[in-house]
Amino acid sequence: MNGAGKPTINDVAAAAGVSKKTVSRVINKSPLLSASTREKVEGVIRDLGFVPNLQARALALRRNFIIAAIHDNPNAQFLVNVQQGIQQGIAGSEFGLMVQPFDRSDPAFESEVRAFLERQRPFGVVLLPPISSDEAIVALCRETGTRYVRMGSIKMDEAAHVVSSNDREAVRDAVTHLIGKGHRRIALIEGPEGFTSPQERRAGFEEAMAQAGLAVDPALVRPGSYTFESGVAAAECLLALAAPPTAIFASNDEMAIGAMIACRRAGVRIPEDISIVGFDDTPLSSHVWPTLTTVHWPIVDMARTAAQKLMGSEDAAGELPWMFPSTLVERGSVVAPA
Amino acid sequence: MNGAGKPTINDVAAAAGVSKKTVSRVINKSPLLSASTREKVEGVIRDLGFVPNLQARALALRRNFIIAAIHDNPNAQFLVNVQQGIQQGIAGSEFGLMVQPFDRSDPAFESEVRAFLERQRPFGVVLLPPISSDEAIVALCRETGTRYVRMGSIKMDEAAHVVSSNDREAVRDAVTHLIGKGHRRIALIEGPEGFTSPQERRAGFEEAMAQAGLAVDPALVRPGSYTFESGVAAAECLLALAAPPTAIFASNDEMAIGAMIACRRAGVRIPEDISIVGFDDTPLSSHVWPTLTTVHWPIVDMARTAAQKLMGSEDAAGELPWMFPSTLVERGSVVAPA
DNA sequence: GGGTCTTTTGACACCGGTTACCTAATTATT
DNA sequence: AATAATTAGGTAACCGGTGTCAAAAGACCC
Repeated sequence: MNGAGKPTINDVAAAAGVSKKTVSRVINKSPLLSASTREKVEGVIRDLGFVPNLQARALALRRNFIIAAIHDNPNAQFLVNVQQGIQQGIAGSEFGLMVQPFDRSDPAFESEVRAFLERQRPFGVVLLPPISSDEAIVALCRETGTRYVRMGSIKMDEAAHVVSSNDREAVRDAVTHLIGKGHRRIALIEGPEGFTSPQERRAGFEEAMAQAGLAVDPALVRPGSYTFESGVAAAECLLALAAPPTAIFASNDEMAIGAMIACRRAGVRIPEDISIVGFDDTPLSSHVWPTLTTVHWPIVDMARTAAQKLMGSEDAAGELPWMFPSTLVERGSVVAPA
Repeated sequence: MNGAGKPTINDVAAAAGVSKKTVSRVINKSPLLSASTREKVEGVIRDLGFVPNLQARALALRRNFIIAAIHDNPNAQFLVNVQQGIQQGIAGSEFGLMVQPFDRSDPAFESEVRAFLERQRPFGVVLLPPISSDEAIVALCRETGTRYVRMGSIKMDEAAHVVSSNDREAVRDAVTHLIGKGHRRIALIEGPEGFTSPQERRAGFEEAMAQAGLAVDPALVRPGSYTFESGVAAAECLLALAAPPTAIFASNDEMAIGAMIACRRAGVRIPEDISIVGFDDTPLSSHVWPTLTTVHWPIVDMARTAAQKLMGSEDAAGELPWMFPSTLVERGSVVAPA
């Protein structure tokens, strides 16, 4: 023990009467060690309360033990779910989770990301949508030798680098569910333009309508931006139509709840007068009244797997699933039209 | 350049024709260097795109560049706000933010925290409530030599180790506001027992009532747990009373919104029949209808300052503010009683 | 009992920086 | 002009681990 401070590998080696390399072998569970030596060293490690210094290991191994989640300030619940999933994935390992937000609208966006990767040199990064579909950032990861996994709604890379959900099919199922209940005038509140997941959700909507032989009325497709306010605004437009819809599919829960509020303000009852379906299955969706029928988005599972893909070998990562099914959760906001 | 990989301090030294120590001095902005040497070395650093290896620095300096936020899975919005504040605080520095959740109900809680601190050895930790009031964890920080800042609602340590809000006064103001509007039968929905912030909020409620010479009717004080559901349940009880309250103060927004839902289900109009005040000023509070009058909780500012306290010297930390005022935000859920 | 093949272990350099200490050069002092 | 005081910069050891490679210790065989 070097006077004060934590014991180091040298202290352990001295106390156990072996070389530090041997202690290193014990730490790393090297197979070429006699059982007796291993036990002896393990005993000393326990007695001294030795914990290997990750910084030193990082330097020697030329890799650290940091998984970084890189995001563009998404919805709080989404971000927390991703963090929770990653934490589940790294639980029991030596890895730690670093979280780093960026502003994609900042002209320095790319150089900021580069600076982060070069400075912290995380072992791997989880790219949250919509950054996950930014090829420039992916190129940056490759260039800096950073392992990465992209979270998204379609497969946009090799399986080892992707975890995604089948939003399109899930939305198709959800809208088909509405059609099955007897709805014909079904509105869509879209997500922000230029991103993958809203596009997929829209495609699912259109596929369901087409499958049922229903035309998509352009008046019933309203833009949105995944925010509560945009849900309110979209629903207000829809309710003002001469022939308002009998059901609304909102591309996320937040907009769905915005739509619910707009309906309530307008005196339109849910679900009697209008059915509403959301997407995400945030806690909020079971907190509103009536509870929101929505599509469960398996973010936690996706994030957990993303972390596992980063920690394992490239081959192992390819073996892990990259597709996670989103499934409809029926609650109280959908009934047959009057 | 060692073949491949990033350039190291040795590469820079060789290219600039100086010793690595001189390069180190440039990196660390040491004052004892001639301007000409400095410029020469800086030029080489730029040309080579040299970025110092944080792992190596961490090892040599015996300290790393990680601020960890330690929490017990609080509300998503709160957690994200704290993260945002810390990110603001460390912006432009070499520090990174690591986020680590723990489960206080797990019997291994303390040893888990210890393992984290010993393994990652973060330079400093921000303790989120309610962990921030756990003296065992604080003791652990001291023992492991980890700098810490506690987020809370009262000063529970030296100024250098605390950022807090004056919940008590803010609640007193909020309830006095209700009284000023003419309310007399005011209900309180409490937060979970055994934590500091709910206690403070309750104290503020009682102080306001006492100042106005009003008695606190025990029937109008309902327990809660900061969750939406507990807000619903509490409000249901209150509305079922023979003499229901004309106003409700809920100890956080989530419960306030639960209470709003319960009122709506019961056919009680807000704010005509009952006024409601929350606490936190989450985005949600302006997303409901009517918008929620609530107390703004300056979490982002607190977290930013917490990070600054951790990064600076102990003395500098003591100079930074430790108290951040919570203030009432008047929105649409309060009017005079009928 | 000596030689050969394995298995176990250690010596030493190295990862990329920093600190402590020292030397050489420059400037100030007398 | 000689000496002291500053300043600029270099040398070598070290932070706490890991990789390489060779030596030491057993196991096995004749």
